[in-house]
Amino acid sequence: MDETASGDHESPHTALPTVKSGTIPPATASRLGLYLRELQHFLRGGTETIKSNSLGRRLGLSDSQIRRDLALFGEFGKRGVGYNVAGLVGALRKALGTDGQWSTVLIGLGNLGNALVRYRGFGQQGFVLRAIFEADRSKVGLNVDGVPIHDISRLEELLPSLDVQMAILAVPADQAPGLASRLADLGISGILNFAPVSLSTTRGVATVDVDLAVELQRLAFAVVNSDRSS
Amino acid sequence: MDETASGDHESPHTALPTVKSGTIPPATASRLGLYLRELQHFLRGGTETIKSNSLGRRLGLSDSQIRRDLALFGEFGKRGVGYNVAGLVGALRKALGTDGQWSTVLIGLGNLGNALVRYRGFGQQGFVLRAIFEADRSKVGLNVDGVPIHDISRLEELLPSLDVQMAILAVPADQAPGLASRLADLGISGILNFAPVSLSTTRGVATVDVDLAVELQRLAFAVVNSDRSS
DNA sequence: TACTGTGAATGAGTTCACAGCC
DNA sequence: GGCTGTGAACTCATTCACAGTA
Repeated sequence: MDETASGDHESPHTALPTVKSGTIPPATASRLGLYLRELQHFLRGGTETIKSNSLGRRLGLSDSQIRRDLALFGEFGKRGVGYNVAGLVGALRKALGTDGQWSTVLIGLGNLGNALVRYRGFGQQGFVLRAIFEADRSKVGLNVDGVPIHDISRLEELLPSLDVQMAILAVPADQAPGLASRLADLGISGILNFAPVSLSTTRGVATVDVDLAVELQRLAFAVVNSDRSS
Repeated sequence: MDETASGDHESPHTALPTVKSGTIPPATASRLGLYLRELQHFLRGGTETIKSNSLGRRLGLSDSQIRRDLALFGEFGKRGVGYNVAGLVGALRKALGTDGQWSTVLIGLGNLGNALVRYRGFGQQGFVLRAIFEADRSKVGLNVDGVPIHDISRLEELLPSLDVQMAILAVPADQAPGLASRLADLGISGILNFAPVSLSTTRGVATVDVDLAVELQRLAFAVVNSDRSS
């Protein structure tokens, strides 16, 4: 897996007990977003209940695994019937911390940064882009879809007043660790990193690394090691 | 984790035994790309050997885990010294199937597709983009960095002669499953999917799903659950 | 009847701790 | 001396199988 997390900043969200008891195991946590995505799909379609079996089939997971995971929120499943879709969507958003909104900045408006600004999926889950920081002076002062582009050198000057919790880093690998550390010093809570370098060692901030080349290598491995008996 | 794999097509690569004995466990396999990335970094810098400890620190992993993983290739580590960087790079590329080249097509030239075409990381790891397929007629006939853009309706007509093994899918969620199934029928071996839907259930092809919104939700979860004692 | 919830069993992955070798 | 390689212990995750309940 291509991600790690650590950090110590408080969020604007009140983390009331969404879970039956104790904490959510990491393996389950990494699947919550997938469950939420599928359940929102059913919610839009007007489906009121969903069975562990059909959810599992859509995601390529076993029904018992789905039940084990969802039982942590235990109150949305009815024996003989299935799970209440709307209730689970609410519980998952709360557990993930994506009830409410997160203010976000994008650092780096290259190819990938440009695509990310326009990506609709982020806004839909409550992530609001407040500003873009970029080194290329010819872009500074412009805006993308109404989001202003600032000079990266003004990060320390401007970030505090923007009141953001998350940063999306889409800069070259050699600049990523330095920027991550500046963002951590500014009190950012989380960084979604697309640079091909691990930021998990940055202190005081939660990080998730997404390396597109690594994902493609995983695919190559899966192809080379694919089992001829499927 | 946001990916799955399955499939049954042969690749152009000869999978000679790169590993000491048996197969590579999935958990280790998912880290090989990260190891390769870091080792290539040291190789470019002229470092000849690397210790499990320093590699671990760069990736946020324990030294014993690194040793366990790399011992599978057992012949590159020397006690008291460390691992031979160049040798390991070769072994990892072979194990991942990224020695040699993979011919690739991109399906969908929207925001994300555009960024992916220009992304340098793919070419560097031996993935060569042969063609782009897109539904928007105003783009068909043009090219991006010399790569031709074809009408998606001509997929069945044109793909066989392109001799590609991999497809990168960057289309809306509702179109992804249908396209995945067409690609599988055409004999594609692997699909890297960016649509927010699981393609792991597509038969006869290895798939890796990357859902950017899910990654951002993982980050939100990590922030909300970050331990105040770090 | 048809599903969920969950103890118990199994399996996978990680860490410990130290022997083995350079 | 300082590292790797690895048996053994441990922890975490998944699956099995069935009791419990709408």
